[in-house]
Amino acid sequence: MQQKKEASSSSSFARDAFAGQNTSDRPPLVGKEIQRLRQEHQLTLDELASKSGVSKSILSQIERDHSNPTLSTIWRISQALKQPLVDMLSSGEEKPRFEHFKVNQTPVVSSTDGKFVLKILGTLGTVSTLQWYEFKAEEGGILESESHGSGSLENLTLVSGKLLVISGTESRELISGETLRFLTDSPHRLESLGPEPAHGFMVNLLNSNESF
Amino acid sequence: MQQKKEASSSSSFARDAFAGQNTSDRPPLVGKEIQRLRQEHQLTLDELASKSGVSKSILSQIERDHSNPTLSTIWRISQALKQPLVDMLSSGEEKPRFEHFKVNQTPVVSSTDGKFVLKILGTLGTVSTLQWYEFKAEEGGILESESHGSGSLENLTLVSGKLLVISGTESRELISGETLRFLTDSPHRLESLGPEPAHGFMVNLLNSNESF
DNA sequence: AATTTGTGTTCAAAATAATGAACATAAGTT
DNA sequence: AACTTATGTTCATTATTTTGAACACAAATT
Repeated sequence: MQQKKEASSSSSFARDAFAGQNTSDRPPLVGKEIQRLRQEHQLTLDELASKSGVSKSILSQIERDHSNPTLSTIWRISQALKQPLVDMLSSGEEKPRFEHFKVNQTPVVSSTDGKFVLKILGTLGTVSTLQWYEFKAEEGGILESESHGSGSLENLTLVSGKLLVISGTESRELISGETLRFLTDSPHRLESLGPEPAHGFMVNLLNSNESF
Repeated sequence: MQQKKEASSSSSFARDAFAGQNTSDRPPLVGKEIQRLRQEHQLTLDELASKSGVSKSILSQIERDHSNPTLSTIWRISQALKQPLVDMLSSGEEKPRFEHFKVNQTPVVSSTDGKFVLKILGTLGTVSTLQWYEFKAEEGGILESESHGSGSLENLTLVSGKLLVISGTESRELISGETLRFLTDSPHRLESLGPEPAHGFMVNLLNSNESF
């Protein structure tokens, strides 16, 4: 009788209220992403239901954003799909785009004592979700940075010299030819240990999820 | 009467079942993190309740992990605390802080004649939308590449040497210290002009549009 | 064409998350 | 000490998610 009158009995969630796109004033709509992942894994609702322990009926509703899932429900689904929970939630967000083709004239930043020099080679996106640099630091040169926001990653490759990296409470020593990738969601610090100047390359991935 | 018998009437969530730490077989426990953030913002439960629109009673239970919050509830809390939703969820999870690639662990690709050597320093994402390299090429070394797909960009920075870049019908000559950004939606070619070896970095942004 | 099988949707009932008011406790005032 | 504030917890009720079974629909099989 009521084939088209979806969600007739229960939940009035999302139906009209959440009709629009998820900009940043509504909870993320995970439905489409979950459906995409399920289909990618070649699973039917029944199969995902038994894998995840979540009933197929609620799966159906969640995929169509007719339900407001519980944390544990989302988590069980993410486990079954072998997808980090966090990724499913941020999937609907705007990804970095390729818009700016301008060549910028390599601005240079250096520490107050001039011992640590950063050449900004490139940035991507209006919010600068990606930046890369070349750096040169003579012995004792130090670069101190605040947190770049949670989820941010710094990737260092040392071409020559020796570099001490401290992030949070941990630290590592990098030698020529090595690459280090670390989280920069807390203040961190680079120090050239010398004796020869440290020279390398740095790629920073900033967290692009602003609204979540 | 029942001061100590918490959650007497409702929810039997988490109490015994979820007693342990969140390793990776349980949904993330967001309670402590939410509490930490609330206190960091100097807010009382009442204040956070009115800011977020979530009742203070459920806030109290969530902070103690006595409730299994709804996606929209977590989201409203995250908004009020100006904290990306994803961060609140991943806070309890142990993330590897450092990834340290030793010299011999860095993958290397070289041209058939061995004159052009590419060290793959990093990639981002399962689809590899971003890759960066260090390259060294002695005089005459050539790197030929097919199109990386429309919208893809290559960013070259030359540390030393001289490099000829040909993309489509155009070409440029790069000298030490210069940076070049160009489209790689057609076959392209790098050639070290010598006499000293070309040394530099390359950042590739691949277009992730899957629509074909 | 009728049957079976596979897949997703909807229904009524059960489970539980969310709410607002009442309560407990501690700290500060008079 | 008694009174007031401030803060967090618990209670009873309401609202909503979740479940399992029944249902609709389409595709494949007999």
